[in-house]
Amino acid sequence: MEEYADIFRKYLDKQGLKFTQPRRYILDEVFQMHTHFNAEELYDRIRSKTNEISLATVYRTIPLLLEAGLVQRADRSEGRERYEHIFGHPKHIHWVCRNCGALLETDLNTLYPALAKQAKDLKFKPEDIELSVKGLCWKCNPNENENQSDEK
Amino acid sequence: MEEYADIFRKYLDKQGLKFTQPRRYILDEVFQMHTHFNAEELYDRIRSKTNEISLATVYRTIPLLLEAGLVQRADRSEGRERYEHIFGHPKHIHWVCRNCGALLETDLNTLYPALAKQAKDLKFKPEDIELSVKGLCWKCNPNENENQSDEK
DNA sequence: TACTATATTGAGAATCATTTACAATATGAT
DNA sequence: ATCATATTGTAAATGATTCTCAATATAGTA
Repeated sequence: MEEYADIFRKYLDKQGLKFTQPRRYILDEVFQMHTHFNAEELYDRIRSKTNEISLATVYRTIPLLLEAGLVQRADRSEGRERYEHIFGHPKHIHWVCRNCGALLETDLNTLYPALAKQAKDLKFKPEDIELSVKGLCWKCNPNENENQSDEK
Repeated sequence: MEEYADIFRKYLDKQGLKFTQPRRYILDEVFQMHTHFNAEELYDRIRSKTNEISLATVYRTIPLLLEAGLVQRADRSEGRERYEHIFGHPKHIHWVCRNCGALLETDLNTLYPALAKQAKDLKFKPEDIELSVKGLCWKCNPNENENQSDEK
């Protein structure tokens, strides 16, 4: 069985909640997608496979997946919150180009040591890290030309 | 004159926009606040000083301040977007306790080297960094007791 | 397996932050 | 001072997200 289902089931149990059919559909779809998604996209994709789902339930389930640590908020796009699954998908840094919208992802690991030290100093127990860098990707960056027409 | 006003004015000029009275009020208030704020809080604070402002204008001006690099999105709280001014306020890491809501801030500097290296590899020109860590602060962390009643 | 207490669901209505339309006004350049 | 254009306030519109409620599904227990 999928490990993520196991995690979700355990989370639900602990909260006295039930692992229902709609929640299964949502969970599976979330882990079949490897892109960012918003509530309605998720709903549409499930809807194309079955009728046993409603948008309200999708909205109700997302917070559970967040709490269970299976999904994280990715960003906000066109007025909608977007998410991505986490499990089996190590934390990464988002690099977003403000010009062409390109989205790159890199590993967060090299930053852990420095972060861990700060966490220790603060006596803070980290559970979730969100790091995004906005700027210009190599295509949109007037390369090496530091001092002119750097128009917005 | 305040440097931030200068920056805003230049930004507006470049875009063919005007530095109006309401925009001045908004700009000044943003830099008088040293906490996170949402659109309505900002509006209320300005409103307590003058009537020459409307909520719509606040909403219309925030994107300009973001574009001008004077303000950055901080987080989303109670269904509202929250922002903070940037200028003269070095980038920092947000540590948010998921239990009591405490918000700590630390310096981002120690992470720069690792980030800069990745940026170089990607040929990405960073302009804006947003790093937030969610977890438990020392008050809410059942210290050193890893395996019991870790109730939500 | 049937029963039961309780959590969950779908549908649609309700919320409420954010945007927008539009007529009146302010701004900056000439 | 004049002008072309950007901006504003007001009120209405939009649209994502949440909530209400009656009907249903779930998991534990007998």
